Amino acid sequence: MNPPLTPRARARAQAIDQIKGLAWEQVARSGAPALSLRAIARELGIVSSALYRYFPSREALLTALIIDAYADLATTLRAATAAARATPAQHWADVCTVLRAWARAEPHRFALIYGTPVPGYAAPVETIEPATDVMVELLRPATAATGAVPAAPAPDAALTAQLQRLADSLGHPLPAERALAAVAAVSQVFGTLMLELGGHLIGTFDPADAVFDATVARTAWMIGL
Amino acid sequence: MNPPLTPRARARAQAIDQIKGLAWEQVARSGAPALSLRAIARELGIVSSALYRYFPSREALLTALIIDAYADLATTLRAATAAARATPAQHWADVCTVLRAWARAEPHRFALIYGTPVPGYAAPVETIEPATDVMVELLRPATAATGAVPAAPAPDAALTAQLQRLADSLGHPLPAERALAAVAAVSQVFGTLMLELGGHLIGTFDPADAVFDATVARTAWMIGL
DNA sequence: TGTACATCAGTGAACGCGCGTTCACTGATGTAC
DNA sequence: TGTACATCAGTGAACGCGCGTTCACTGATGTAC
Repeated sequence: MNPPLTPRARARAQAIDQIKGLAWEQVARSGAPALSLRAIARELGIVSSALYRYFPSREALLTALIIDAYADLATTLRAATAAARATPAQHWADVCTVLRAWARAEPHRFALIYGTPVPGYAAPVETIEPATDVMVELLRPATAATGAVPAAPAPDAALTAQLQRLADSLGHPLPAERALAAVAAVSQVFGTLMLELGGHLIGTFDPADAVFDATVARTAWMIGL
Repeated sequence: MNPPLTPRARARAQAIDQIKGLAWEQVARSGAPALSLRAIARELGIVSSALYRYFPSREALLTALIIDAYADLATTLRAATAAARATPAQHWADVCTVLRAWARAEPHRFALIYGTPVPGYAAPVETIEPATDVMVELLRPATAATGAVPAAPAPDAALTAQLQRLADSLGHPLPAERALAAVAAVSQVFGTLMLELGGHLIGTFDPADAVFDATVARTAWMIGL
């Protein structure tokens, strides 16, 4: 991955990893708004101004964490879809299950990328690509679906155009009806997951495993898997 | 609503309203984590310790804001479903549209109740009832649905039991299939809305009106409206 | 191989802020007899 | 109706924290000739 690395460059890379690691622990423990450069420096046994050798600002560190989170999620999802000899239906179930497990394992990490934007922080352009990668992985099983899509209300012209562009960017021919079903499926999975993580299913669907499983089954049917 | 109010009690109520009003402006501007008692006192032209006459802590003020937000949303939704002579399908569309408008008008207010929990803040029991009221309003149109529910995969035994309890609490007989469809519909609407508010539809569904409308139509069909 | 210079990591002090919460207090407004 | 007392709003100072970022600096590690 990185060919000849000078000792200094290696040390630098290690330092960056250490900083990000501690930053992650903080985010996981207390959420993104509580991320503190001084606290990281303290845990690192270093003076706080030294961090500016590695990140020009707190915001830059946050951006790095966000990009890493997207990348990690995309990789995790890719591993699910790459599993050999699984049916598209199985892929969809795997993707959903993996997404939920990933989110529940580190809710603050999930919140960092899909939760409420951190006040005063505007996601920079560098985060778009990794975010898109995740969406591509989530939509991939639908592109392989071959079954019939239930006869739901059809998208109008404006939406059909948007769906067409989305299908093009996925590099798979995908009729608008199926594309819409796929988007609806992803939305529904996210919605169920976010309601669960927000505690809005407590007392009604508690534990939420059964609703989630049903959501996976229903969405698979919607997509035509 | 409040029968004979002594002048002092009236002044007190006004003060509380003023505090909550300023707190709201802050939340709307910078999000809940940035809510600051000192800033409120400053804007109110009062010393910060004086606020403790009205709220025992910052957390208590946050709780009051959350309860008000739920109550306001429930009221707004109720107004939608109460409109005379509308069909259940129209009610559903209204509820969805109103929810989205309410969320987009004040994203931070929406985030306060449905977004990432504020770090270090645990929602107290008093918030459960107003939160439930909102869910009841969202599910109400489904209880009036009479059309056929598309033949999606059926819920298993565990989920059917949970759905039965939910239907009982709604005070309407509601077969498990329709109840599940209703929950799935609400999840999907929330999912689409949260993805939109999080900026995850930018570049793909931009503006998001068309997807949202399609979501409303699809979910109406799902519920059997 | 040895020396001069440049790069870079980390220091330490400071700037200029912010915050929630407690506590003893003054002075006005209400209440009971 | 008038007086004594209790309630309550708001003050002002303090405690004990926190934070991001800048700046001139030392001293070690690398690089070029």
